[in-house]
Amino acid sequence: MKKKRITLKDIAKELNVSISTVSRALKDHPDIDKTLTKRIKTLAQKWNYIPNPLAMGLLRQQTRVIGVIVPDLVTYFFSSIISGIEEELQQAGYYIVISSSKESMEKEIESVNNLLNLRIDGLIVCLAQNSKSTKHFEKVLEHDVPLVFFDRVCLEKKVSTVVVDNVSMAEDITTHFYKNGAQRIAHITGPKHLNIVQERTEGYLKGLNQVGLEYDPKYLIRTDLSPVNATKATQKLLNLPSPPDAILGVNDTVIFATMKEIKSRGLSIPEDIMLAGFSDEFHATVVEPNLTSVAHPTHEIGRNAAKLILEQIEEGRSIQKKIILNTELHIRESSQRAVS
Amino acid sequence: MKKKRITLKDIAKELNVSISTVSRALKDHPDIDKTLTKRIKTLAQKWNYIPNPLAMGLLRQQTRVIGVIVPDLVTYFFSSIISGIEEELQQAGYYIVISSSKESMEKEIESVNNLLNLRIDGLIVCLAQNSKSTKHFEKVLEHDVPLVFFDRVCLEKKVSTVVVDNVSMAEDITTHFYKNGAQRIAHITGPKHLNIVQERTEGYLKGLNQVGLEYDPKYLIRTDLSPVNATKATQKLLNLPSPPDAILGVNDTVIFATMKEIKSRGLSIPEDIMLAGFSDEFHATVVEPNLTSVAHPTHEIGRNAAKLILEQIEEGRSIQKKIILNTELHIRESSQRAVS
DNA sequence: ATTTTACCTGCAAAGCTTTGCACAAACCTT
DNA sequence: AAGGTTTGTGCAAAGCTTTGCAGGTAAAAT
Repeated sequence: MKKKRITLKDIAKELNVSISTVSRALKDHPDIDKTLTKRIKTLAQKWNYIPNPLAMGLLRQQTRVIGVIVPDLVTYFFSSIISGIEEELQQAGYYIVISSSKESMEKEIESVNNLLNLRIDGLIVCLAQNSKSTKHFEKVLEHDVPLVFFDRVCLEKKVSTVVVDNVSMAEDITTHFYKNGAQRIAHITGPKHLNIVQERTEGYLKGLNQVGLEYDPKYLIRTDLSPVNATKATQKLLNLPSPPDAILGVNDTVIFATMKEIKSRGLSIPEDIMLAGFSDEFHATVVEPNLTSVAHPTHEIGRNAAKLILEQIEEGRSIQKKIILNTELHIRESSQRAVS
Repeated sequence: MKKKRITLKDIAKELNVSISTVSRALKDHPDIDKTLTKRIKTLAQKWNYIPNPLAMGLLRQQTRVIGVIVPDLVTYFFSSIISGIEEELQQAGYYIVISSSKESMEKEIESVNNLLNLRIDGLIVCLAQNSKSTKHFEKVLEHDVPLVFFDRVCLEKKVSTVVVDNVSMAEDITTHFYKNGAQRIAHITGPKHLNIVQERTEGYLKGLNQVGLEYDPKYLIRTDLSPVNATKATQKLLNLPSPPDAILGVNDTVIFATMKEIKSRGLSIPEDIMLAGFSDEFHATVVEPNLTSVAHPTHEIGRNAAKLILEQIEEGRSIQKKIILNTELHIRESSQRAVS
């Protein structure tokens, strides 16, 4: 009953020719008799012959599998990027194996090793929140496995990356807040070692500077990227003698927690406090008020990361490129106040 | 510079023994001299030897790769299930290759073929919305590849499935609506051939019957699962001479579209119309009012599907099991009305 | 001293494909 | 008719691992 996968050998035996002849015929090798070629091809078609990818992989030392490691699978930002990666790679005949680091460096290291052992042809990664070491990625490089980072990156000198211009976007939001009447603009930020965190903080400071507001350390709160700690950070801000009248979150997840906390205190958005976040999670347009956010071109991030990997595989050498994608500031209710 | 992956051959050459000796030593074969075994193991450790999975796969005729096909990657429901699958399979030393059917049967067929060609060891699937044919899955069965469906299923006689009790949940919601004062309960449903759609509709009818409301075909609108058509369906309902005072959506995606449409008409929820959905998307608690919804144990669905696959692989024969997981009805603002 | 046993180790095949090289037959040239 | 081409086909190795079987040596038994 079980349908055996048919091999060159099967075809060869049936037609009383050698395996090599079959192999050549199937790729239209000129040496093989045209009539024989046709017969072989017909049978191969009929029996639905597909070369065994394991054998091919062994021969060519490649698997046509690309590894993808993301901090988590369930937020829209990442799943949508994965969707973009998948689209591009599937078209090129590659498969993707996904692994979630759950924001933990340990799991990330484990995933890298697993995937390396699987002999992936390339690796696309968004760093886990607490990934401070880069050793595991240097190992990837040593093995000459093409590597691409997106969003949260490291080893920028050696590795290709796909990012967005966090600095200018954070700056834009900050000035936007000011134009809408904010005077005490706060920023809930994340772990210092992440590039996206640094850049957004830098943009925030630039923005303050541009509109002539003085930077007040009280209004810059560092936390991790979890909702729980975002809530705590918000409480700290709201408990200040003069609480902020605008808060920029390091991402939307943080801002959703902030929003809940603000609402629970009976304060109103944007009247009392304006809000804006990063990454434009799907529910930015679902919450009330709708959230102002920087929309990342998630699908494009994924596709570009995939393209970079493909390029490196084809070129055979490791090219170092940095692709900066445009984001859009989606201004919605949470940050628009009628300025008197 | 490039670090070659080291093989048994390398170790054998270095130690001047044969490949087979190395292979045996590494699995503590009693035939091999203990001292030699130790030396071999030490070197293997030092050189970080990992068996080539391609060679192993070729030998054992298995890849340790499980395919997963979902209608889309970006909704919380699916990404969260994938997360559960990943957790369980990774632990068992399997890799997952994910493919999105984008709700299209054509893409689904393509994915099945691709994965089959990759020689996956098992396949986990949630049917695409318009998957009416089951031929491609029968092909999977013919090849003796373990197969598991979750949520949207078919071929139930032959294939293991992981589902939830849609009938009773739809019934519960319907009676819940009634208890909260609803008299004209509508249901926006989906494509007829999907089991989840049939079951939820059945539950809806049962519910009506139970509370003594008569079924009115005007209040049962069939559409696909897209937000666009959900909006249209809602419009139809609201334009009725006597519009419904409660709407049960076939899932949350549909209900979000419904909610927007209702709000845009200045009607209020739950006062004018009560709402409830299925699957408890993450933003059910983010929208205002919070949405009443049937919470699927997504993570558990994923883990159970993975376990079923693992079981079939280990048993070597195809077992047919049906796992029904418990759901919880999360009653929130959108369906609670003070009954006078 | 010779046979038996025990103890190690290696050969080779299988799993599947590609490809350089050799070989054979048929054709053409002179 | 003999040597040279052309044309078509197969052998075998490589890529890496596992494992049945054979073979070798040294120690034990007779």
